[in-house]
Amino acid sequence: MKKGQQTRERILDHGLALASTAGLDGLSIAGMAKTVGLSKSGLFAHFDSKEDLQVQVLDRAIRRFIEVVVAPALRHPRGEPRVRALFDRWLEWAKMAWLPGGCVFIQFASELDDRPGALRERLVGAQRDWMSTLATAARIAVDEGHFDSGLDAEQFAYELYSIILAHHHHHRLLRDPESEARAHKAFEGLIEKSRPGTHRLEKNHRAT
Amino acid sequence: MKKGQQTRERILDHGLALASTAGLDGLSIAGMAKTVGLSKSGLFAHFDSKEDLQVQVLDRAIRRFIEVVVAPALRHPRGEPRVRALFDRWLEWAKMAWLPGGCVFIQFASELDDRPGALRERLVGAQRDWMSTLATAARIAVDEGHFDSGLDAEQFAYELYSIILAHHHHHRLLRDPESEARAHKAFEGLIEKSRPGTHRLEKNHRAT
DNA sequence: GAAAAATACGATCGTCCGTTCTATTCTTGC
DNA sequence: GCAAGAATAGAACGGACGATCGTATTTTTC
Repeated sequence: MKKGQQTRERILDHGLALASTAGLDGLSIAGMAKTVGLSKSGLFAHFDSKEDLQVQVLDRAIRRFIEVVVAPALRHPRGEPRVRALFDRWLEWAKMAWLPGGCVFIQFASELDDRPGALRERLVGAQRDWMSTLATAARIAVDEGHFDSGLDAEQFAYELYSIILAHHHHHRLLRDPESEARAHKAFEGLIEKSRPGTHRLEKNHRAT
Repeated sequence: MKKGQQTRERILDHGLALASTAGLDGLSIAGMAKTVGLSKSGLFAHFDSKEDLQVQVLDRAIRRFIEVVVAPALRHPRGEPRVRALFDRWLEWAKMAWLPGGCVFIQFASELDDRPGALRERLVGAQRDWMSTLATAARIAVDEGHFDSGLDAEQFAYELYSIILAHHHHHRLLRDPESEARAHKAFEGLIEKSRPGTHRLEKNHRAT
C-alpha cells in the first residue's frame, strides 16, 4: 500500500502547478493524465470524483502555504520582525517554481467567489485563518511596542492583503516589472503609519 | 438593419451580467441562448466565434466603465475632489445591478493573466489606460496643491487599486460586511498621507 | 404588397469531458 | 515465489460544448 500514495502525490503536485495557471476548473482529468504520464482512468482511480481531486489540490495548497509561509515566519521574533517575515514569505510564495501561475489562492478566489459548495467553504475557511494570523501578528506587534496601541489590527491585515493583491494584479496581468518595488514601498508606508506616536489625528479620526 | 443590433445588444447585456459571475469562459453559447430566449444557432449567428462574443462583451464592459465611472468623475473639480469621485464611482461600479458578480475586470484579470491572445491584450490595454487616468488625477491634485509635490503618482494609483482589490476579495469571497468600511478607511489613510507637508521623512526615504 | 434581405430555427457534426466497467499488469506480504 | 490485492490500462457511455448547415420566418425596402 505504498505505490498508490506515491503517484497520488505526484498527481497532486502536477495538479497544483496546473491549477495555478488554469484554475481549479482547468484541472481536466484527460489533460492531467497526459502530463503525469498515466491513462485517464488510471489517474481517475485515485479519486472519487473531479471535485474530490480539486479538494485535494486545494488542501495541498493550504498545507504548502503553512509550511512555506506561516510556519517559518512564526519562528521570527514577535512583533514587527514577524510581520515583516510574514509579508516577505508571502511575496516569495507566489514566486515558487511549483506555482507558475502565481498565488493559487487568488486564482481560486475569483473562481469560487460566486460558486457555493465544499470547495468554496474550504477556501473561505483557510482565508479567514490567514487573516486572523495576520491580525494576531499585528496585535503582538502592538504588545511589543512596535506598533501604536490604537492600531486596528484587522484593518492592518486588510491593508496588508491589499498590497499582495495589487502586486498579483500588476505583476501577472500587466507584467509590470516595478510591481514588486511598489509593493515593498506600500508595505513600508503601512508599517510606518502603524508605528507608535505617528498620526494621532488620523488614528482617532476627526480629533479636531 | 435595426432588429439585429437590438437583439445583439440584448445578448451582450445578458453576457456581461453572466460573465461577471461565470467569467468569460462561462459564457456558453447554449447557456446564454436559454437566458436570452433565443435558439443556440440564432444567437451564434450574431458572432463569428465564441471569442468574438467574448471580445464584444469585454468591449461593452470597457465602454460601460468609461460611461459610469470615468466620464462622470472627470466632471468633478480638478484635484482631490476628482480623485475622491474616481474612487467613489469605482466602488459603485462593482455594485451595479448588471454586474451581479462584481467588477468584471478583476474577474477577467485572473482568467486572462496567463492566457495570451487578443482578449488579454485588450484587457491589459484598458487597465493601463485606467492606471494612467488614476495617476494623472493624482498629478493634477499635486498641481492644485492638494497633494504633496513629492508624491509618486503611479504609486498612488497602485495603492488606490490595491484598496479596490482588497474590497473585492473580502466582499465577494469572504462576504465580509465590514469590507466597504475598511476600504473607505484605507482610502482616507491614503489621501491623508498624500497631503502636502506630512511625512517628509517617509517621502524622501532615509532622510536621516 | 411583393421582392429582397436580414434574422432565427432545428438538426447535426466532431470533440472533449467526467465517469464507469472490465481486463490486465504490477506490488506486496507471507 | 505465490497468491492476494492494489494499481493501471483500455474501451465505451452519456452529455455538453462550439460550430455548421439548410430552411423557415420575420423584417426591411421599394
